[in-house]
Order: sequence, then C-alpha cells, then structure tokens
Amino acid sequence: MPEMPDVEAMRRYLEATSLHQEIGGMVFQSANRLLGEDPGPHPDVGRRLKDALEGRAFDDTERHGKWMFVSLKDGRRQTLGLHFGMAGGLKYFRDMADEPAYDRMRFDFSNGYHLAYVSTRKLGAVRLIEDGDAFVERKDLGPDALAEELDFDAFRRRLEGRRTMIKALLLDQHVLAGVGNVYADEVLYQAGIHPRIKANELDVEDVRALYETMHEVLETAIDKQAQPGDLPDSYLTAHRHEDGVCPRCGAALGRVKVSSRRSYICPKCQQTGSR
DNA sequence: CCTATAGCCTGACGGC
DNA sequence: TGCCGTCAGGCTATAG
Repeated sequence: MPEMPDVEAMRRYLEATSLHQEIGGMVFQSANRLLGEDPGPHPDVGRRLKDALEGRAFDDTERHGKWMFVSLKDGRRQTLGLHFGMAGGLKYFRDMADEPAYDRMRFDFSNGYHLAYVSTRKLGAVRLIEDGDAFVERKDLGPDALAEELDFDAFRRRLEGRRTMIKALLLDQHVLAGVGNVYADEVLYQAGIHPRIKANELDVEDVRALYETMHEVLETAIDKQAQPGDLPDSYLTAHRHEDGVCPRCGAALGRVKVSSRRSYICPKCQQTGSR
C-alpha cells in the first residue's frame, strides 16, 4: 500500500495527531530488522532511538517520495526517517486494547495516547538521521514526483536517452521518487502508454502526456487520501485483479511483467508502444 | 547502461 | 483441515 499518496496521507495523519506531545516512552516489538543503520547494522539502535527521542516531541514533518521525515527541533537537530515498505502505516490510539497488530515501534505520549508504526512484513525502515535533505542526497533519490523543481523539462531530461522500459524508470526511485507499482500502472493507463515501451521511443507529446497524467493521478490520489475506493470510476486501480476489465472500454485487462513486477494494462487503450 | 533474479519477511489465497 | 506453492502497492545486491 505505501506509495507516495499513501505516505502523504500518513504524514498528514501524524501531523494532525502527534506533534508537540512529549514522548514519554518507546516500545520496540520484533523490530530489529527495521532499525538497521546505513550502512551496516548497529548493535543497539533501539537504545539509541530511545536516548534520542524520549522526553522530546515531534515538531514537524516532511515527505520525499515514499520516505517520511519527522523532526525534533529543540536543541539537537535530529530527524526520524520512516519508510513503510510493502505493507504498513501509522495508528494513533488511546486504549491499549486498540493497539494494532504488527505494531513494531510504539510511541507512548505523556498525554496517554500512543502512536504505532505498523509493519507487517518488516520490509520498511526506521532511521535516526540529521535531516531529510542530507538523507535524500546520500541515498541519491530523484526529485519527488510532485516537486516543483521537477517541471516538465526536468522530467523530460531525466528520461532522455534511456533505453529502459518506461515503467521501470517510473519505478526507479533514483529517477524520481514516490511512484510505486500500482500508481505507475495507473499513470501509464491514463496516459495510454504501454509499460514496456522504451523511454527513448516516446515522442515529446507522449512524455508530456505522461508528465501531466502523473500529476493528475498523484494529486487526485492524495486528495482522496489514497483510498482506492474513492478514486474516480475511470481509474484502473480498482480493477487490477485476475478477471479485471478496462473501466473505459470493457476489454479484459492484460498482465505483463516489467522489472519483475506485475503490470496490469488495457491492451486496447494502451497502444503507444504496444507494437 | 540495462535486465533479470534472489533475498529480505509475513500473511492471504487457491489447489489438492 | 493441513500442506504447498504463489503472490503481494519495496528495495538492494549481484550476475550476465
């Protein structure tokens, strides 16, 4: 679930619930794999996180692609970096009876509420860093898919000359950050572009359509708080299953592999690059 | 530079 | 019901 629109929804959720409250305590549950350091593992990251965060409060949030950054600004400049992997999220609650399953890292606020970082498969990551910008730089992430600096020209240049399949490029977080498997399919579907066409075989009009569609799709999804059921009827996302049908033309959806990930396509509506 | 694959984890689902 | 294989909205390392 967590692609950029989902992470953006979670960021707003954290912002609305958990800022400026003293972190009275932290609890880790089967979280070792999530707490690794870059680079290499650290013997007691949990201890270090507690030392760094307990007694302080979250102050601000940012997001870059699928990464969420939560900063604590009193005195030391420190930031918590959160990635949610394939399945995970946040939950704010009061009664421990409402603690969600797979709660791997819990913040116990002094006001009696709790914030859970949930990760079913432990494929996410928790990092204690100085600030988001430096982290993004170090990881060599591309610009956020909706960043202003990624205007059409910058987008075009990032795809220029690449002989990689267009969907693989959209998924590559070094090219641009935030698009995952589901939204890559959605964007390509809405733009009428086949996922396996090579980027250097798209003409400028295709690239422009792709850029504009990407904005439209991501902005719409954020607006709907990334709830798949609330997306427009014309969207592909709700139909990505075994016997799904194109919401536009009714054709049976096709399935292809790109970058070892499953792609759903409408063979009729995504002709650009299909032959 | 490009593609494919395995591995990290765990749960859900289908087939036998 | 139990067991097995496959798949899943991510990412990295590695090999060719």
